[in-house]
Amino acid sequence: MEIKLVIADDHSMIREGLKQLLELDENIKVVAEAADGIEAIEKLKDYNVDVLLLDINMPNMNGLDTLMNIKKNNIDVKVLILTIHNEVDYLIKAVEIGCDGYVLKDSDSNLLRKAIYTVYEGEKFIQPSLTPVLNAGLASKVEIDEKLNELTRREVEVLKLIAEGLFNKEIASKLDISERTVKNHVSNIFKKIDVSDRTQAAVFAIKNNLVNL
Amino acid sequence: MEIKLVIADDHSMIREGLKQLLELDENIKVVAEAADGIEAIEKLKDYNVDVLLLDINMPNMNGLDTLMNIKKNNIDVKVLILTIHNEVDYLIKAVEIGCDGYVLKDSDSNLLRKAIYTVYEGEKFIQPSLTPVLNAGLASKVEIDEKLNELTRREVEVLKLIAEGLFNKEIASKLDISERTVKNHVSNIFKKIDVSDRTQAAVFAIKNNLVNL
DNA sequence: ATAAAAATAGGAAAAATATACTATTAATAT
DNA sequence: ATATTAATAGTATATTTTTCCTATTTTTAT
Repeated sequence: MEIKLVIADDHSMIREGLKQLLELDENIKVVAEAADGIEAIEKLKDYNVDVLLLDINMPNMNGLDTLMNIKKNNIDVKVLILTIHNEVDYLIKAVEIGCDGYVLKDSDSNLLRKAIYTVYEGEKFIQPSLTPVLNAGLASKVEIDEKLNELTRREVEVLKLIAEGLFNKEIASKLDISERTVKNHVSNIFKKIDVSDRTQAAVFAIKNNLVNL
Repeated sequence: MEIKLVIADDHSMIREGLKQLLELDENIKVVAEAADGIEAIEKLKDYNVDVLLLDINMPNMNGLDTLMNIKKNNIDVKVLILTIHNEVDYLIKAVEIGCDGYVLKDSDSNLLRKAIYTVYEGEKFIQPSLTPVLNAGLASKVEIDEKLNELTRREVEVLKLIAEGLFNKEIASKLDISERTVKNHVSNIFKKIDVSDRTQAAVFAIKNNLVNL
């Protein structure tokens, strides 16, 4: 048995380290490396790859977009997400898109090897410590998503400007609409995301990455 | 020549990978590993260590606190920070405390080896791509620090509550003081941190980690 | 083409915020 | 001890925000 692996991670040091580490296992062969998602997909075309070890944070094309691309184009490869992010959001997204495995860099190399073997054999492997998080997280995640989805495009626009600390008057002039309209939007936003003033709204916006600090 | 190294990083996979990678160089010997700062300091006592490869994000005792501890106790070891954080804040703090080197995990293994050799020989090594950032960052950093230092203890308390979305009335009752007093604090805060309303103040507080989201 | 949703705008009133002062009492520092 | 800073509380006023309405026009979807 030889498992052909591609490692996609923008940190070359981590790529090299992982390669050294994994090739201690004689069944695993790292056939290529990639520093971003675009490179990763190229490598998948060039080689007959069994498992793609995919980091999430990468330039040009991140891991989740890469995964989506792979699924969309029906590329035949098992995708094992390997990331530092223990935030639920990423895990949920990755599972929704259809990754075969999800392992934290945090865990030891035995777990990683086990994950590689498991997905190679066609089964799913989610980091055991994360499965409860996955379930628990889904609830609140869905709740927030529902709130965000209720917001119209314009309302999101206004919310972002609130989070930048603009007055209603300033928002009005920026969007070239009446202050009355802004006030309406603001009130509607508050109701939809269930807050009682603009400061809480700003915090909500920041928390949910509507604005980059 | 043999450089005795300790690797401190909470991700065992990264520790193992780095060890495999660095020991390809016959001059480098990894004598111990540590999963947090406390372990790292123990290892420094147990072995005669030349260079400590120190990650920043670790449980129990993080890298910067560890570095501070090492300096305070005059432990004779070169400290090379190896982290993913390319945020200026960490770099500045690490340099201020007195690290010998600062390298991103992002960079390739040759740079890391060069850094290890350099600090081993008693010179400083800052990731070249970061030196302009270090200089540029210092200015705005100092500015923000000055603002934060102007704030009194009570004002910081009030600012945090603002960032949690509380009304003045709520802050007053929470701190058991008059609403008038809160208003005074609020106005003074605005002047000191140079914002014109509470939403901007909340954003400032979040940006500077006064509150955890 | 037509119904539904989104964006626009306004009236009116209550609530909260923000600014500019003065002033007294604690706490801290030299 | 004593000067300074921090924390407290107040008066007064202007501004902004927030809520509860109605209503028209524009977009979007079926």
